[in-house]
Amino acid sequence: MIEVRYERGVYLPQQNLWLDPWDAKPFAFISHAHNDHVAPHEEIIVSQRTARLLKSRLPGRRIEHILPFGEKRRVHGLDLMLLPAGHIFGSAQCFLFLGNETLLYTGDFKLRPGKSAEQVQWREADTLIMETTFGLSRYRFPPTQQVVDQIVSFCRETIEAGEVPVLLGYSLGKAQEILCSLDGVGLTPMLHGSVYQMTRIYEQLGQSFCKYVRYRANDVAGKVLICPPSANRSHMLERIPRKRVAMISGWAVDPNAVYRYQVDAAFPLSDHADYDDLIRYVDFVRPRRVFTLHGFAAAFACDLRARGVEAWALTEQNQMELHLSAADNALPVDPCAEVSRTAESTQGSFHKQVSDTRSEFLAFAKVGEAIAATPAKLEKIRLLSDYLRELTSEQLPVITTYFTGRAFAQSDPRTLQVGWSVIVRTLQGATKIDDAAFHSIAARHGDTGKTAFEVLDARTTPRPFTIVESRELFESLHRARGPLAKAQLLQDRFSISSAREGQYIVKILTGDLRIGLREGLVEEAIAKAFDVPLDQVKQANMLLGDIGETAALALRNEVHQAQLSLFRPIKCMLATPLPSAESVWQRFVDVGDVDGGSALATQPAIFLEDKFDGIRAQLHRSADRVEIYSRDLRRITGQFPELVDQATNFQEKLIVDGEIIAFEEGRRLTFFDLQKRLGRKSDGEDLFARAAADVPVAFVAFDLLWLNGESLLRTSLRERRARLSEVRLPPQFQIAKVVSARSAAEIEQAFRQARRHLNEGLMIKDPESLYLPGTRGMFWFKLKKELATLDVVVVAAELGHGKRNNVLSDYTFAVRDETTGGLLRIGKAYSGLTDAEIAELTEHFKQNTLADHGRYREVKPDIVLEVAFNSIQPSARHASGLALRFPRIKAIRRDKNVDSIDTLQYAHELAARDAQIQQSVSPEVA
DNA sequence: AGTGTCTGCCCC
DNA sequence: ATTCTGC
DNA sequence: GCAGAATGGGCAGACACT
Repeated sequence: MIEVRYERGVYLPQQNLWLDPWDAKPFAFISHAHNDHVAPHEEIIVSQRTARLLKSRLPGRRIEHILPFGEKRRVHGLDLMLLPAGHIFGSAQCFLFLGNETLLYTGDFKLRPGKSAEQVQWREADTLIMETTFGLSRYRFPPTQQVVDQIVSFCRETIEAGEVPVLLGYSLGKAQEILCSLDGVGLTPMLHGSVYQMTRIYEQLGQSFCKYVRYRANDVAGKVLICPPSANRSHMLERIPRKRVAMISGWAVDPNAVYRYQVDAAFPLSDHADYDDLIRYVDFVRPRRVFTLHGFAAAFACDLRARGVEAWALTEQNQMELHLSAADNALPVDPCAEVSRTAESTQGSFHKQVSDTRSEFLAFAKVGEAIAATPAKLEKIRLLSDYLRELTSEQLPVITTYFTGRAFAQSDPRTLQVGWSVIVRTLQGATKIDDAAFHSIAARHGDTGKTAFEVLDARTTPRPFTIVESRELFESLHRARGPLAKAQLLQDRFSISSAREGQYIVKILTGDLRIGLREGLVEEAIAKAFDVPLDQVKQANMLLGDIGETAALALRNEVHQAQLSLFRPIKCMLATPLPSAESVWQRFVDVGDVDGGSALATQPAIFLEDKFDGIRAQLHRSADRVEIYSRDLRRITGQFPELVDQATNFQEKLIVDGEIIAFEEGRRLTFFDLQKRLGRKSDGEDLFARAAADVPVAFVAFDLLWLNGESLLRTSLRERRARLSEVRLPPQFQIAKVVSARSAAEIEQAFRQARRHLNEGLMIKDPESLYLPGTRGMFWFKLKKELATLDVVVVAAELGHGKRNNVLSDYTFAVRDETTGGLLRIGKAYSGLTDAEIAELTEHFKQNTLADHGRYREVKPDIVLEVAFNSIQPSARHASGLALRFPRIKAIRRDKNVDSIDTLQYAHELAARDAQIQQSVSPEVA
């Protein structure tokens, strides 16, 4: 077989031929004239048009073997033929005849016909070396004409609105393709200097275009400006006040492209093959083996292997690195640009892979990266299940737990006590990075994991790290007492971790993997990996609260053995929030319910209960033991000793689901009173007395899950309720009253009643529904009270995190103090706005910044928001002395300005009213 | 001893 | 907790 | 419809600092 290597370019050692090398070489094939392919080689093979374009880009002297397309020639004893690649004008593939073997190197290529490039041609070959920039299944481009139509509409609408459309595309290739697309639609393109220059060369070589003009600053009105991406935010464009900028790039199919490129629109017109075309091309060429190059080379090779084609990645790159290197405003504006970064970071990928596998933890991190790189859930599951299958029985539970973003199992009460502060100090300590450099990196990301990656990169000397060692690290972090001791342990590890490993340690520490995969998908991956039924895996995980243990059972094919039993808490059934009684009723009326187990058609009554504002709790009782678990399956028995004490008086062994509320006959108690008890440590008798005396509680039961050895999960709510009503209750235990309703009006009435009783709202349940742990299904609904809203003005804005890293998504807002006329902060909110609105506000706040503190900026108070909330109460958190519970943005009030916002006095009135409502009525339970 | 900062599968 | 988004 | 991500306030505890 022909030997193929990669070292900043493809190299065929037996032929001593380089294919698109980055550095100057004695003898090379140059596929096309993009800048990253231009180096002062001594002797090159090129197509005629590429040779002409090269002349203008790199004038010097060299020996050129200019070959026409489709003719077999001999150069230095090598038989070869160039074929059009369809990528840009003059782009070529290189086909080699090597004894009885053939090899096809595509260079950059495209299958779809372009208007400014030769149509691609191919031949069958034994070895195919292909470019795979878009080698991920999410990169499927819409029909070209459709995209062109969108671009034309964008331009027309922009001009009609009196603004200037600006299209960004690489000056060689993309710009000319855009130009051709605008032919005959009645628009006048205006070309940026570099685009103009390239276009003139095209014309000299025989290509013709529609009428266009060269850029003139005072003549842009009514024209369509075509610029290279680097012109975005340049001086030239900033001089055009009213414009709309669109990026023209295959990357536009990424949903966040608009934010990444900081443009108004993005259209997926590409000069590369999309995923489907890459696959088709392999089918056409029928190779015995494939080498992939650039972009998602590894993922694509993997897909090909799944299709039975022998395939290997020559370069390895993933989306995360792309975003990282791109963060410093040098976004991957063009595939070519990003390819150069790839090559720099890759040196002999085969050797790299070998060294990777020596560090088990790095292998884990890489799987995480691969999962992050694809948005397709099935693909994520596939990647993870393939990996899980390779693990030993010792590694498996650890890794599956990591993939749920935890160091320890859910049911494991151990905590790490390591947060953002410790992580930051540790990263600095391990790398000796100076403050300024660190903060500039951190400010850029707003994501601790990514920050860790960049801070550690090239500042550590990595040593292999096994999975078992990683487990030991987390265990010792838990054992260490105090932030200093923890920081020391962590710092020692960071200093011998690769950047990628450090990033994943941080992700686990912060409990947030951010790879688009959570517990649900991990369960699916386990089911797939070990070929066991998904519902059994879910069931086992629900019962065990331990995904690692679940995976271990799956490996041994024993998942079915897990079952509901005392002192094994299960996740609780959740309710879907709905805005009105009418919408709730519609849900029940609309159900055409065949498989849901509902008999509403014959029994059109639904169950209503008050919704209590307390802590969801599951109580397990046997003859000699009582435990209480929180919604997160945490054991909270110690917090409520008096309930435990009373629960021994039950006659039955049982598991009940309910809510613990602060409650005393004739006293007004709220969730805040209850919360005072929550964090308290439970050691010693005096706590018992004090806690109980401070804030008395009651357990309001509303469901029965298990009774005297029998699981009731698969029986109807009606039946469970009937059984619950027969249970004799000890003091401090109550049963939530349930009533039937047959209309929206009855629901509305019950809701008002619940509010009068100081309760949070109303629960609406399907009486025939089964108990579905951990799911927010269509069987339970909740209706919560709507308080008055406040009109507030935004006074500060902050960059968000993760995918909101580049937008100002976090708003601090204020009310007016009438007595002083000043603005006083009252809260923060993000939720309620769409991405588009956030993008718009981001732009506005950037232009109206009063003081820029990096990620945080004070802004001119001119955006008025209507905010909703569940309650308002005194607090020291904000200057106003008030705080909102569950604040969310209802609307941007464009009709209002800072003079018409609500006052502090009004907010105080609302708070007083809130408190008064609660004072006037005592809560009702049964 | 008093105060401030950080943390929490915190609770909602 | 709430809300939006992509699958 | 679901799962995921990115966000809110308040509280007690633990430790570090003064």
